[in-house]
Amino acid sequence: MISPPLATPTRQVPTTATQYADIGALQPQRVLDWYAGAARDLPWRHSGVSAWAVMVSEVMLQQTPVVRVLPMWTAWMARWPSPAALADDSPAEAVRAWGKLGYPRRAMRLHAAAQQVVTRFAGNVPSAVEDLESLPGIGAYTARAVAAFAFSARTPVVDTNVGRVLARAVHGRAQAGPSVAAADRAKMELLLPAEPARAAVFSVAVMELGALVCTAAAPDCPACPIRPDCAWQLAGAPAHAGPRRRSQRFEGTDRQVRGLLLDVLRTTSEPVSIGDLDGAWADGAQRNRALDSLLLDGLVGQLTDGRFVLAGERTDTSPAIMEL
DNA sequence: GAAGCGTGGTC
DNA sequence: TGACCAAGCTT
Repeated sequence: MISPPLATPTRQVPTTATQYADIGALQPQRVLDWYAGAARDLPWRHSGVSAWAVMVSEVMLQQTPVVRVLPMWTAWMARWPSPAALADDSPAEAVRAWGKLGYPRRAMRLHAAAQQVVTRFAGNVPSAVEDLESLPGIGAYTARAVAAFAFSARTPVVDTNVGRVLARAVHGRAQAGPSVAAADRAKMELLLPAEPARAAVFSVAVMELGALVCTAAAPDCPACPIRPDCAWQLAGAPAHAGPRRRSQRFEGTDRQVRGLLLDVLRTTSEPVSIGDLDGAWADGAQRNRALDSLLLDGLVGQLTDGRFVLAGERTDTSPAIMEL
């Protein structure tokens, strides 16, 4: 198959063979034009949204679909419009308000991050990637996402969507390989438009392309703006060649038991006895193991009378929480 | 680098 | 229907 001659006069002139391959496959202008017409209207993308609001959205979106984040983000922004507001509340309330978003350690770390923003950065979410990465629960992706989307920093933002788009469009492979984020960031850096604000939009546009069109299971290639240049398409859309990813089971794991135990503690404002947790899971040994891990993670605290509460719960009628 | 960490939707 | 998947982080 021969790709058609390029009609766009704006194509950048590559200076090396490597750049030629990258630029040829993923032209920023085409992705930007597509994004202008296809982007979802998500509230954290609105102009004037605070860096804190962007940061909360990014943490909530870690491994969690947009449709489930939307109502939680709205509620969090109404209740805790600033890092100081969250820091002034208890970690237990953060975990409780996290509801069933999943990975509740994110709520605890977000609360800890808010406290550090207050103590280390005068209550202002920092704009430097290095400072952002120093906060609990903020890793390589989230730090760059906040820097780019809240502060218009010209920095490559690579998530699972971008990784998959690069794997297909640039490398001609069906899936992204494991642990290639650093290499993908280097590739994206070559592609970023020179103007920082435009670079940030390009990043979110590639993410959106991966989320809406270049999806994992069933990509909608006819709707793709870069289909004519996609290396995977030009190679005939070969199936994934490597080893199959280990699928993560959930039923019967400690993970499930932790979730059930936490659900009990989240639903009540009263301290809970070990007997009240018996009903959450029949296997006592596994229940105790899960409970221990929750205590170790700091998600659950134990009162001096032996009962359990969400960590950091403010219980003025109860004995002080024991330090683990 | 692999494993652990929630929850629910999809095909 | 069960395997896969969803804007990762930490150890």
